[in-house]
Amino acid sequence: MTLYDSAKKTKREFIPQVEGKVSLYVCGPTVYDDAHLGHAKSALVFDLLSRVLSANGYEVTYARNITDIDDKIINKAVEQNKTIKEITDFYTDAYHKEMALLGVKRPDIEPKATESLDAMYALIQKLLDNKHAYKTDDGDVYFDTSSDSDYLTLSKRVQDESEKLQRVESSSHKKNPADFALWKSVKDDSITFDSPFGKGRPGWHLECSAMIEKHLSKPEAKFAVDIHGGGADLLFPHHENEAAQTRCGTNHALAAYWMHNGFVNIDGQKMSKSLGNSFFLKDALKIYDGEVLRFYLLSTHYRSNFNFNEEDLATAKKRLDKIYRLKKRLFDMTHEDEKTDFQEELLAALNDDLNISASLALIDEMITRANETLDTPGKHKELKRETLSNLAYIKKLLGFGVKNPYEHFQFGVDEEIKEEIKALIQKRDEAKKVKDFAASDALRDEILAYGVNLMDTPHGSFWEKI
RNA sequence: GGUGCCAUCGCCAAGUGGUAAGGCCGCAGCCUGCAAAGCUGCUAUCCCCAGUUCAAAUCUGGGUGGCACCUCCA
Repeated sequence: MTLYDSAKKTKREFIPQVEGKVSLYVCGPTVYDDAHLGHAKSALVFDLLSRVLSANGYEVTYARNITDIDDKIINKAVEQNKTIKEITDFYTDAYHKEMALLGVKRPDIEPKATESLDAMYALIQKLLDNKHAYKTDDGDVYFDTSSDSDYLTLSKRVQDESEKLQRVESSSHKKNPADFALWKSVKDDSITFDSPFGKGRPGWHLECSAMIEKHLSKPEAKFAVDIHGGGADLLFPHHENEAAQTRCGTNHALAAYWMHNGFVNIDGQKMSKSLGNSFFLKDALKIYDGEVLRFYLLSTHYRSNFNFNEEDLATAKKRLDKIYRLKKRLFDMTHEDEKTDFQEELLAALNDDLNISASLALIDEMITRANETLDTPGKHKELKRETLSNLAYIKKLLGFGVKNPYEHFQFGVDEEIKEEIKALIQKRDEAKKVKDFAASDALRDEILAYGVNLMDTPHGSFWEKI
């Protein structure tokens, strides 16, 4: 397969360090608030990547961290008079529940910063020993960017002189304005951690490097992980700094391939905390089925910026509906998984840097071909078998079509309403039996008023939520 | 200001040298008591200009217009 490597800014053949095995590390959430659509996008993109890697026969070790040490967490804990664990457990739990609704599989490893402090201390010490880090008078430990000749090679940034000057004034303890904190000393009574460097908190960038060393890397490997992923905004400074720490504090570079997913905008506007237009996942999930959101957020290439709006979401649902309608036509049939050309083509499309558009086009064409044949008289045993295999493959590889089709089409409808619709359909069936079409059509209008579609089939009348 | 990305049908969106995938919407038809669903058919020469080439949406140069990062952020 080929992947776009954002460090080399080109698409290239993916070759893991150890044949048949892939290590994947993705920057996960800082659990101080509810997850928004951007978190969902990132989790979905790398969920898809891990599925595609597995489908190619790789044994994947997927790690996504939980950042549970952070100033924002600490501030919130102080504000609400809670422990940081109370705060982080709450949002971690919410994150897991919401991701599950999106069909995002749990990574193999989910390291937490609080459980990786030893690895962080070890890395800081190594960097101090190597003279890649230094202590300041007030007890902070900084990474010395001037000691790393490869610094900024990942993000391809050029240090700006005027920028340098501005920042020198604001942080006089640093040798170089680009230097970043590995350990921040804290003198007051707020929440701190005891380290060999005194009381304080680890720097933001440190945990990823430390966790990767602890959980994924082999000392003799050239790269700590095969693939490192995260949101596009993390390229600088977060990933640049991570890469520097690992390069200077260990015997290897951080990642062989870097992957960054594009941003989610809302109605053309950047979504951000400061603009106050964050679309929280929990709110979206109240209105939309998690699988519809999954389909929608994955329907555009992972590197593009994504413009979230309800109109496109509705279009995405219609496209997902097509999978479910075909599923419905084959409902209750069993099958043995078998390989088909379609499956091969689908995987080939995804192997091209996760070309989701080509994949969805293949799926739509497969659906149309199947419907076309099913519309003609005959039993079509072979086609049905193949189609069921194809649908199962789509479910496994992309996570689309995971539910019972009747559930899918009745998302968000109360049991009470369902009963009312059922009663109206029964009345209408009776009217139809005696060919009282005026009454039948009037009843249909009543049913449609519930915001559903009604469809008459040889097996009875069915409804779908629009 | 620095760095980088993008510009394809009404909308969403693939395609990186050989003559424009797919979805939504729309129109016509088949099917249907009528619908819905499904199926069939129809709908773009790729922001502008110049260049390279037998051949360019796809390469080069110049415009124009969007956007992102450079500060915590997926």
